[in-house]
Parts: sequence; structure tokens; C-alpha cells
Amino acid sequence: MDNEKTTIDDVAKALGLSKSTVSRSISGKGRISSDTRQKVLDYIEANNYRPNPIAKGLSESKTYNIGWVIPGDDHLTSLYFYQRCLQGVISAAMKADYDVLITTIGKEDISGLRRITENHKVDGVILGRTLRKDKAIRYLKEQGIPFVVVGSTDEKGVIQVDNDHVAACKELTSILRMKGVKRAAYICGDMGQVVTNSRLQGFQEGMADAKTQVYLNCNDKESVERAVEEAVGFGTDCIVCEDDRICQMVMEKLKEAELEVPSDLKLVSFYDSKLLENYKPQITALKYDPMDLGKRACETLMAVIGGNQVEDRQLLGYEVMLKGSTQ
Amino acid sequence: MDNEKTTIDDVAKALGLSKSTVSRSISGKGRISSDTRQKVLDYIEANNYRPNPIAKGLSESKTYNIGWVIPGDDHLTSLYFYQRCLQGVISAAMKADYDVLITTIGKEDISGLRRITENHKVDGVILGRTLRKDKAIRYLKEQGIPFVVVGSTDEKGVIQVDNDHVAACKELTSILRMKGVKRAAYICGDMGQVVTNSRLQGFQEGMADAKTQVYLNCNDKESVERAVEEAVGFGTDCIVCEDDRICQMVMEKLKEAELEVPSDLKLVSFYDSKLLENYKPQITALKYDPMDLGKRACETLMAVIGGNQVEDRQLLGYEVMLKGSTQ
DNA sequence: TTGAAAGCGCTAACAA
DNA sequence: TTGTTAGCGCTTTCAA
Repeated sequence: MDNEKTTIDDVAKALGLSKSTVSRSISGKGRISSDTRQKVLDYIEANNYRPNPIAKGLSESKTYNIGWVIPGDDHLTSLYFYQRCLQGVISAAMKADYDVLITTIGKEDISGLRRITENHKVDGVILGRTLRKDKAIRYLKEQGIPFVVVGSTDEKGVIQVDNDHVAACKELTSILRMKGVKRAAYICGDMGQVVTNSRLQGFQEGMADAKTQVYLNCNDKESVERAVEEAVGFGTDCIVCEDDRICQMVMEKLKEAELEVPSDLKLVSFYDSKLLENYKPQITALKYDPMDLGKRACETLMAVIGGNQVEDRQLLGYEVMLKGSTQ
Repeated sequence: MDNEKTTIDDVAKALGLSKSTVSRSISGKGRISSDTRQKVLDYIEANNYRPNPIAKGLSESKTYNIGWVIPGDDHLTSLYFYQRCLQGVISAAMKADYDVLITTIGKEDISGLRRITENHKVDGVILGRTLRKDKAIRYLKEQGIPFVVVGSTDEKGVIQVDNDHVAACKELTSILRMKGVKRAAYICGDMGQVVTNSRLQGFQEGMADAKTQVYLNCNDKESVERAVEEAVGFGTDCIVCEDDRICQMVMEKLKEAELEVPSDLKLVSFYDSKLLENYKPQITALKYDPMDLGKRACETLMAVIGGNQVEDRQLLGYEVMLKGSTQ
């Protein structure tokens, strides 16, 4: 049973040293004889002493916390993304001796974010997604709080870490073209999210020389079904979905219409969230590494907090997973 | 632009009072003339002063943080649960002026949990799920850290908040019996999780007087498919799945075998996670309110931290959603 | 009813 | 190289 609360004072007394010497030994800052330093290090190791980061923080005007801010109202598809991302964030944070405070916000309601910043509970913030005219981004900029966004934004001077959605979607779309797709339909969700716009752009660039139908803001089942009906009516030979969630709805609708994938038409998802991992046929989709994204975002935030120069925008890679649905 | 850092000293000076008077006015502790108190309250309201909870915490030996601990490796099905739960936790925490530190652990690796507790970063912990012989539970008990689990456990003296899985599963199973099910197959996942055991128990109690096949630890697609094959071979008239994820795999397998639900056999899920919300037919399932669960867990933890007496075990309700798959 | 002072556990000048 | 001291922003005795 390790004692609940040994303090730096206890250590100092036990070793016949002063607090500052112990402090220096631990931090490695300032001049110290390696002798005493080792003695201190050995002692705290043996006695399992852990400096209290709260006190440390108070004295340094730091919290050793970062805020991880995600939407409180998102779809199942996104949850997987945030979860993996969080793993990356946590792993990077731990390395820098930071912990992660989590809070949720809505499109309009950013009170959870205000709370942790106004209460001085975090040294910086990572935003898990970006919106157009993002209230959270504007707030953070205005307050001068260090932050990094996972995603992209038009706001000036915002540090961004994102997958290269435009390039990814363009590449997959081009592959479809090469596979002979002549008339593709694109179904996507909320255009208020930046990522939706990027994906659309990639699709359009890849299909620049072909006929397309585009269905925006298909946020519920009804609109997706209507889109599918219309697209099929127009004789589409490929439906491209913004993500797995939409893709799932499309598949159900196609089943109902007794249309087979890929024989009657091809089917593609621009975001693989594992939602469809048990489906047959397997869906051709774009795959990213959200954990890496979170890790990068956090490392970048750490650099910003540390006052270091960082790139404004980092774009991470992707993978095109060609599966049965486009055979 | 509100000033970055007004302190209690600034307020005191501005008002010609002492720090302690300001402190008392804010906390309401100790004797204070309601006159001065109001003056202080008005001033901090107008100047948007927020006491620094870190400093407050240091002086009170509190952190005003709780730890929310979830598995880092869970299925999509569970993510929805944790996400909703978290919403409840956050809302209750905010009410008590607490923030939520998040960390993930594995079955064996609880280093993330150790970190936040050893570093004195939290006043208490909520465990998002329970395992049999749970390492995290044992660690927290041993360390005497206030904690509450979402789920059930055999460990003595652990504060638990859970859905009444046994009763819920038993009720749904009994309904199946009444609907004429004679030979049900039950497919479930990892028996290392406590909830898996509770559900099985409910199933068995509900089917006490009937023939059943039970398939445990079906953690991957192969084992689920094998279970379905065997169950069908035995002439099952109803497959009961532990959760949506297993149910999804079962449905794909049934489709392959050209068996129709519900005409050839009935299909049931003991846990609705929205994974199947777009499926046809809709699946009969048990529905809970994870957000309420999280809220209760957090409120209970707050009580424990506050030194109040709490119930050892709270069991929350459920809802049986009868849908097309058992018609 | 209010204020002065000590203390929460640590860091960082400044001295020695 | 080490120790002394003053703070970080707050709460809480103890006096006044």
C-alpha cells in the first residue's frame, strides 16, 4: 500500500535536501550534481512518489489538460471515427504528460466548450470536426486559445489536420470512370459539415467529363430513398454514397427495388466505418486512419502550446479499398 | 474581450475588500453581510470573473474532475452505448461543477486508469463496463478511490448502476414463448463481460421449460455463422442474439441460406444500438436509456465523493420493442 | 462581519 | 551545486 500523499517536501526531508533540489532533480532543469540527482530519482522510484501535476500546473500557469471536443449528436458512423481519433489523441497526450478532458457541443450550443476554457481547465483544445461558419472555431480564435481542428476550414490562421478527402474521393471516382461508369449518382448528407463539401468536390473533379446526379443534404431515410428512386429512374450505373450510413440506407432501398449490386449497378462509399463490415457484397470504400489523425492533431497541439512553429495544414493519406460492389 | 485572468485578488482590490471576504461571498460559507455579498456577486457577474477551479482544488485537495473509463477496443455496437452514457455523465458532472477526464483501458492493461489516479487528476472514477475478475475494479478498491461502475459485478462493496438485463431478457424471452417459440437458439459474445452473463441468465430463465441451444463466446463472424448453421440444422424457430452486432452477422448468414425472417424463423436482439435501424424487417429488441444510466452513475459518484450514503446497486428500466422480426 | 496569514504542492528567481 | 523565498489563486483558521 503506497502512501496516499507523499509530497515533494516529504521527499526533501527524507533526503535531507531542499524542495528546490528535489524539484530540479526531477525536472532536470538547472544545474544539479548527477550524484544528488540520482539519489533523488532512486528515492522517488522506490517510494513511488508522483509529483502532483495540479500543483505543478498552478505554479506554472498550466493545467496539463487538453480538451477533446466532439459533437453530442452525431451518427453511429461518426462514433467510430471519434473513438479511433480519441485513441490517437490520448496516446499522444500521455506521451507529453497531458490528460484529456472531454466535452460535447452542438452546432449552436458551445457551452460545454466555454465551460472548460473559461474555467481554465485546459491548455488547448482539439475540435473533432469542422462546420462551415463554425461557432466553436470562431470562439476559440477570438479568445486566443491554442487549438487544432481535425478537419478543414476556411477560417484564416486555423491549424488543421485532415485526411485528404478531395484527393481521395477524386481518385476513387476516377477509378470508377475507368471501370466504365457513365452516369453516377452522388448522395451526401449535411452540407453544413466541411467534410461533406470536400467529398463532393472530389467527386465532381473525378467525374468532370461525365454525367452525374447529385443529391445534397440527404439526412434522413426518406430523402435517401427518394434520391435512389430518382437516380435509378435516370438510369444510373453507380451510386456513390458519402459514407456508410447513407450506403446502408441505399442498400436497403435497392434490395426493396430488387436491384442487385454490382450486376445492376455499382455501389461505393466514401467513408468506411465498419458499419457494413458484415455485408455482402463488400462495399468499395475509402479508408483512413483516424487514430493517426488524432495523434497528429494532438502532437500538433502540444507543439502549439509549447510555443513552437507548426504547419498550418497537414493532410494525411488514404486507401482505396476495391471490393465486390464495384466488380 | 473579457480579460484573460482576473483573480480573486483583483476583485478584492477593486471592491476594497479582502480576498477572504470575496471568497466567502462566492461560496456562501461563513458569515457575510448580505450587502457586501451582493456587491461582490454583482461585480463578478458584471466583470465575468470565474474563480480558478484548479487553485480552488489545490487548496481543498480536490480536482473537480472525474475519470470516465472505457475500453479502448470495443465494437461499434458498444460505441453508441458509451457515447450516450457519456452525455449523461457530462450533464450530471457539469451540474456539480465537475469536468470529465477520459481514458481508455484494456482487459489487462489499466495503465491509463493508473495514470489519472496516481497523478491525482481525478476525485473519482466511473467505469463504463464491467468484466468478470475486473482488474480495474480491483485496483480501484485496493486504492480506496471513490468509484462507481456502469454494469454489474460480484465484487463486494462496489457501487453499481446497471440496466436490469436479467429481467429484461427474461421478459422478452417469455414473450417469445407466448408467441409459440419452441426451440430457440441463443448466440452471445464474450463471457468475460458481466453483461453477457446476465443476458444469458435472463434467456435461460425465460426458456426454462423449453428446448434451447446456446452458443457462447461467438466473437467473430466464423463462430456466429457456425452457430447459425448448427441451430438451423437443429430446426430452431427463433434465433436470439446478444446484441445488434451479432444480429447483423446472423442476418447476413440467413440471407445466404435463403431463410426469411420472420416467416422461416424469428429473430431477436437483446440490445438495440441503432446499428440495424435501417434494416427490414425491423428487429425486435430490448431498448435501454444509456444516457440516464450515465447520469445516474455520475450523480451517484458525486454523492460518494461528497461523503454521502448511496445505494449499493441501482437497477434501471428497459423497454421491449416488438417489431416485424417476430411477427 | 471582515481581514490577515498560513497553507494546498509545486516552480523559479535570487542568494549563498 | 544547493537553499531560501516568494509566488501560482484559492480556502480556511484565527484574530480583530
